[in-house]
Amino acid sequence: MTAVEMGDNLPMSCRLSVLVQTPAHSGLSGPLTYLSDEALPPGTLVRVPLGTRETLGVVWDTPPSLEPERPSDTASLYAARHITGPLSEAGQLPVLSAAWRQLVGFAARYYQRGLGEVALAALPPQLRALDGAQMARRLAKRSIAISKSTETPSDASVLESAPTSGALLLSAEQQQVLQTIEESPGPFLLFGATGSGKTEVYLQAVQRILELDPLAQVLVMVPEINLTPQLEQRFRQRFEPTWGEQSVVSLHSGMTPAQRLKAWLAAHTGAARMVLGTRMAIFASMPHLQLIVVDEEHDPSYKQQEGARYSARDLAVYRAQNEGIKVILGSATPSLESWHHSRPANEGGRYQRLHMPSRVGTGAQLPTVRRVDMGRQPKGAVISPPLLQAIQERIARGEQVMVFLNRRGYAPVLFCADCGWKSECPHCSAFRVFHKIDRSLRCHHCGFSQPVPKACPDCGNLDIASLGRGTEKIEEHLQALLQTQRKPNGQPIQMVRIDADTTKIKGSLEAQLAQVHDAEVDVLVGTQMIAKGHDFRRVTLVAVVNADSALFSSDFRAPERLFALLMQAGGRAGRDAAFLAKQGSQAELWVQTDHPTHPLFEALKTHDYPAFAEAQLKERQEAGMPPFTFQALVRAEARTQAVAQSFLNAASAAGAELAGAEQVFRFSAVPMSLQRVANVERAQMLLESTSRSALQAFLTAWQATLHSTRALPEHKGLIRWAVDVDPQAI
DNA sequence: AGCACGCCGACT
DNA sequence: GTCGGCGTGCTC
Repeated sequence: MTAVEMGDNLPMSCRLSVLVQTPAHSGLSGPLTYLSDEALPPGTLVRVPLGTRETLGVVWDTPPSLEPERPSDTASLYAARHITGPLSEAGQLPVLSAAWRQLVGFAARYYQRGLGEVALAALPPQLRALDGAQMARRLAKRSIAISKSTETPSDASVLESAPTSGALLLSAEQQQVLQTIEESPGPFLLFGATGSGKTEVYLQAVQRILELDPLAQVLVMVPEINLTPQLEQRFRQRFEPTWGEQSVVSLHSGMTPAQRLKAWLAAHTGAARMVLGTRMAIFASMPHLQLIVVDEEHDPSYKQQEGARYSARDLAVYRAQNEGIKVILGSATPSLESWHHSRPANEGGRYQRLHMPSRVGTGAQLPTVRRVDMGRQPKGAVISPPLLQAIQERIARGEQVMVFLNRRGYAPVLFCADCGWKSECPHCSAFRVFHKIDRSLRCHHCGFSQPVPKACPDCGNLDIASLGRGTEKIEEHLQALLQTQRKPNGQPIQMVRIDADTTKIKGSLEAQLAQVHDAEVDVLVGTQMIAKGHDFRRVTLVAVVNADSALFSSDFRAPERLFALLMQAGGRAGRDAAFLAKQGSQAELWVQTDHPTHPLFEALKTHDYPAFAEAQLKERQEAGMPPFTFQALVRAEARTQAVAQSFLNAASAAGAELAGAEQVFRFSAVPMSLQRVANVERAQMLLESTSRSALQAFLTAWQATLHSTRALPEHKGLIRWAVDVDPQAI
């Protein structure tokens, strides 16, 4: 069907549905209607006028009507404007595929955000800044580069050179797992102990896909930017000799806009065979995607914490299913959701669980877990005597020690013993943390920072004390305790602290860790930042100074996270079996706790994730919590707590008759655990249902109610609200 | 979200 | 007299 010829002399034009960046709060959440001389196919990138500015848009689905625009048409309140034009000439830039558009559509629907918001956020920001001419220049430059690079390995040579160099010999377990991945449809949950060789399984699974199909693309996701350089290195070493230098690209928020655009274009045009990235990479346009790998699938950073709060891991499963491809979720401590989904199929499981219990490499073993009962240690001890002794012994033998504490700064709060003054932040309902290094009181929530007062601001008492401890204090404390300690070569020991404060000052985490490698560091003190990824060959002892805060947290996911963190931290010890053997040493994970008999530590002692998961799932089922129920959270921000809460409660009451409402339990609004941040009051309301679809239906219908409730005069002071589907922390 | 328009304080 | 503060309101 072609555009209909008009009887009058208007230029021939048709209507296009176009997504633009429009916020969720405005009424404009759907596609806008524009006019165009040519009928551009869905997925075309276009430049469109919007208000006074020109912006990037994506042609979406079927135009609202193929009828040409009539000046008398009153169907729309607005007169449709004419698009500026496509971002690139036809054929120069492929359109965004139907599968990509379905992914965006699903994410917008499921996470209750505007289509335009999700679609435009899924594209590299730099794309918005390019006009047609700039785009043309860029594409021309690219096509030259590509034609050059693809000359080197012809398709024939690719097939002949397989198997690719560098592939490691697989254990029987790894071979079995790879074979299952090849033969079954998935999705797969690869449950593999730390050091069981999951990465090699990913590499070879990827390799098989790429060898099978000369166009095939693969997406590999990692939780944090910190982990990409290492993994990127490994993928490049393995694959670039065969598939060329363009074959592996990264995609994460640490890249410059120009780098991101380049990588995105490589993926979008099919030039990149592998995309390696953080959660944002789930939206990468990959026309020939054949496999998705989600490494450390349990990691909380897969959940976006602002804007559209999507779970990249869950979207990976959707995307794979929607595109008929395989997805591998890998972890040594899977999320309870994924673990539950991978129960036997006859019990309702939807994922296939693949188990790799053994560490690869001769003699490699999981660390011995030692619990220190802090109740039986000298009162107020920070590093207990037995732990200190163990640390000293390790250093004396030339081994390395890692000490974890999940709190940066020196002390979490200062207080005055005379009048009870505490270092509260004037803008937030939180204490400001004492940072001894620059003698500042810093709010970790709004950033407000002041010099430490010389005397109590309330009563003038000169004796202000610090309460609790952070990484700075532990570092100082350990320095003092180990002052006379010598390494085997007689030198004094070297200690390094790594946390958000030090990485901010001294550059990237990667650079600091490299320094640790070079500097013969003996003791590394840090937050969980150092628990992930990096291998220090000589680390044989890992200590967690205070593990208890998570045990009795109001957040029901705290134990799950603690267990994962402890397993991960423990995994840092004894990575090098040969070194352990040479030393005649044993890898150890030390945990200081007031509750040594807590079931979590019992399970940790035997590295028994399945037992821990079983117990947790039983508790969750009895308490009616995820994954047995489905949750959503509405958060509201306002000048006053009362307005934030009354808005939520009013919207809840007004939604009583909506679709799904009778199956969705709506709790009362409560202040958020951090009630005030930067002088804004925050409240939240939990919604719960045993039916995911009922919850979805309700949320979708409720959007309009939330909008109209907000418009009421009694909710004047409301700043914003947002829905968080499948919230991670409550 | 941007980016306008719109009505009140200190400066070339 | 203007430059500019950020409070409301609109964008096919």
